[in-house]
Amino acid sequence: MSPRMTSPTENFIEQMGLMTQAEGGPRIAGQILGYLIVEGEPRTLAQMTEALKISKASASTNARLLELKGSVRRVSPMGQRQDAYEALDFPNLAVIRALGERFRAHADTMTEIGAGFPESHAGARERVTRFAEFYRKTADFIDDWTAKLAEDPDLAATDRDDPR
Amino acid sequence: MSPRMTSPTENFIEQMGLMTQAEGGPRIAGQILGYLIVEGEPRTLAQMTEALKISKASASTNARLLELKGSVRRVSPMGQRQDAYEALDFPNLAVIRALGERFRAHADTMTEIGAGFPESHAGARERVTRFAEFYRKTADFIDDWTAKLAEDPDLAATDRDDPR
DNA sequence: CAAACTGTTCAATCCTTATTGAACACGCCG
DNA sequence: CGGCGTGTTCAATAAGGATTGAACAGTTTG
Repeated sequence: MSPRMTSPTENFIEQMGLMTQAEGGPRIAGQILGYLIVEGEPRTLAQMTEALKISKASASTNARLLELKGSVRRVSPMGQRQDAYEALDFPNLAVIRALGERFRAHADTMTEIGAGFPESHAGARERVTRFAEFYRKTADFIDDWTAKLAEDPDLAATDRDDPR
Repeated sequence: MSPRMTSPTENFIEQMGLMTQAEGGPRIAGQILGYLIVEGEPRTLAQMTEALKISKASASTNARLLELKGSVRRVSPMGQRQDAYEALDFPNLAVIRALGERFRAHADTMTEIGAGFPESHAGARERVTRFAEFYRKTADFIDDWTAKLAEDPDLAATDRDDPR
């Protein structure tokens, strides 16, 4: 029975894939991000396909997706023909930012719909509006958080003297 | 060309479904929640199947899912044979709470994996750990927010004199 | 007790999205 | 120019979940 020993690296990459999937994204995107985090230096698409056993198409598509979401950046040193990608310092910051934006969008549409309820449905309008405001406030809150992180990245790092 | 006039109610319910789907949940769960928010009072499974044109199975399953997630509560007044559900005051509070819990779970697994990296991969370990800590801090932040909301629900309501 | 009613479970179906293989486009090199 | 290396696009396939219909279990009613 094949020992199926999984190294920390393999384990991390696998979990990154599952986690990303749990959050509604493509599994492979998470795996690529995990791979880049472990490696710590730029890696080419070819290296990804090799390391993760995925198709060229997936590597290309998902790497660009990560770049779009802001978790990863494309680098291309002179004299290097292949595209390479590397993980940003705080790849998950982008995820949180996107979350806030999504919530704000939800708040906007809900607010608009709420305003459409006629006086005869004042109760429903009230409840819908309240619902929308909740999302807006949460979006504001998340924005504060990401802004704080952006200006003081150490907040997100492990700190020895927890200043709680 | 059928006028396809959509009332605010229909529109709201539809958008709730799409929004929920966008967040990775079942569309019907969102629709049910939307329906209950608009109605403002308990509604039975039969009423849901009728109003939303969904199967009995979906109504049952998704209503219980919402209950489990804490967006909705089951009520059964005496002399009432059917189960009924009603939306809680701040249904989306549960969503945010769940988000925080999920992030904390992510943080835990990542931290554990990070600890498994040997000294020879100190760099990778550092990066993985940092990644985990980011999620943990974010989870803490979200917990603070939900706690604040729980003790002072008006925060989530529309306020006329924005105390920003 | 039998019939009617209600909620749950579960296997089958449907739908959406992720993933892939193959064709394509572009640039470089000989 | 003609071939090679590389990244992207796109139609087709695969995979994963949501949704449903039908069977089931439990309760109430007459």
